[in-house]
Amino acid sequence: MFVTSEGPILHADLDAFYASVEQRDDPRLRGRPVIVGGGVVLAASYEAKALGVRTAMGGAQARRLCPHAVVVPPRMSVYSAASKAVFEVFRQTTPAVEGVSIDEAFLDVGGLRRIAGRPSEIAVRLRAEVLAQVGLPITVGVARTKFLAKVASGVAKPDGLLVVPPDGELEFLHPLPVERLWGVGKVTSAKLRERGVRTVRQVAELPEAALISMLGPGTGRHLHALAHGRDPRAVQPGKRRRSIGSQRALGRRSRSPAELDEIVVSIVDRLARRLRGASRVCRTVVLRMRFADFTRATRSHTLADSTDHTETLLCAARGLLSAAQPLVYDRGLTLLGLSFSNLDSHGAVQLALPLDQPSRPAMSAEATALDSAVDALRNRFGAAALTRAALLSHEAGVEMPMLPD
DNA sequence: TCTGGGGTCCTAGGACCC
DNA sequence: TCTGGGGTCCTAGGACCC
Repeated sequence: MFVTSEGPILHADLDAFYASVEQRDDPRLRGRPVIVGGGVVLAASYEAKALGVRTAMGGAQARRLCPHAVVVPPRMSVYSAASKAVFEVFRQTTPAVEGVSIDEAFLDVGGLRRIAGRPSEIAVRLRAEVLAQVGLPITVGVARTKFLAKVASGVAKPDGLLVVPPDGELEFLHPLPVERLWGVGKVTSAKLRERGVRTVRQVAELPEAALISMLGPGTGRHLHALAHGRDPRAVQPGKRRRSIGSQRALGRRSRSPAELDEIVVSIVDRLARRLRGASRVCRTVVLRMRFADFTRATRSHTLADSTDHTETLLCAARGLLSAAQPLVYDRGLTLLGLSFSNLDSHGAVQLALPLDQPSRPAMSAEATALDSAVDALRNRFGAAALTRAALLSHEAGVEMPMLPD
């Protein structure tokens, strides 16, 4: 997928996405502080943010800061539908849309000038269309590069529009704190501040070699370029997911091997279904763990062939978990997750690919039939019932019977 | 305040190959 | 006996993002 980006680029970012969806769907929530999620804040409306509530904050602390907040449970499928509708509006604007996350995308509007007007006009229309068609506020940043467009939308939030003109880039960028640079998080920010570097201007004034010795070659070169307004990354409409994962927090209570196995079964089951739903296959299974002291560890296994078979993936996951048993019990497991990476296309999508792509793996017809049968059953009876049934049958050492067609 | 769930990319060492 | 240069793949960890 090659896109020559002439710029300008729009970065469109929905405001307090989950909370805005809740306010859209329930008029009583409008103008009030809204917190989505119970144990941990998944999203906070701007009314709640004004009182100090932040994403990922513990629920107890959030309620202390904001006792009058309305706390609502997340409705992921509604957010997902809203996201799809918003991306549809993006694609009505330009085919060159690169999704960043559920609520964020880059749009390359270079080449649209003749038919759609100036970038700022396109951005104004885009915001109006999202509001009219989906009912959600969205902020748009416009600039020559992805990075500047993203910084612009961040500065313009909420419900704003900011255009960074090509001749005003450094003027806009240099006064900002280093934390605005994409890729500067807690660790990098601390290293920079330790040396008195607080603004993007100060980063720009440092020689690249100094940044490299401070932060390593990768980050050093990256930040040096960004601080000078250089960002060659093009908008990539064809970008595909490189891994899928799922995890479960376990709390502090210690879990029996049987309980852990049940969690592994249900996660593998869900992920394998998502894999098949997306016509993808994976070759690497990664077990993710977090422990009572908040350290983490991963263990991975790469299969000889790509697959989307639940049984094959489950087998690999169980192998990883059993090899990690000493860690699990020494350090106290508090989170268990799996991710499938090394993704490949499979099925219909594969046919469109050139011949040098990895070929579709040989599939056992039996296993494929079993997985399809299970997917059908799940649609009828629900995932939880089925996972439970599979688990019981596994414990009892019997195979799940195949249903007649 | 004891901290979710979904991702991306980079680095570095070891195995293995030519 | 001492030993180059280059490449790929796998594993593990870490920083970062929303």
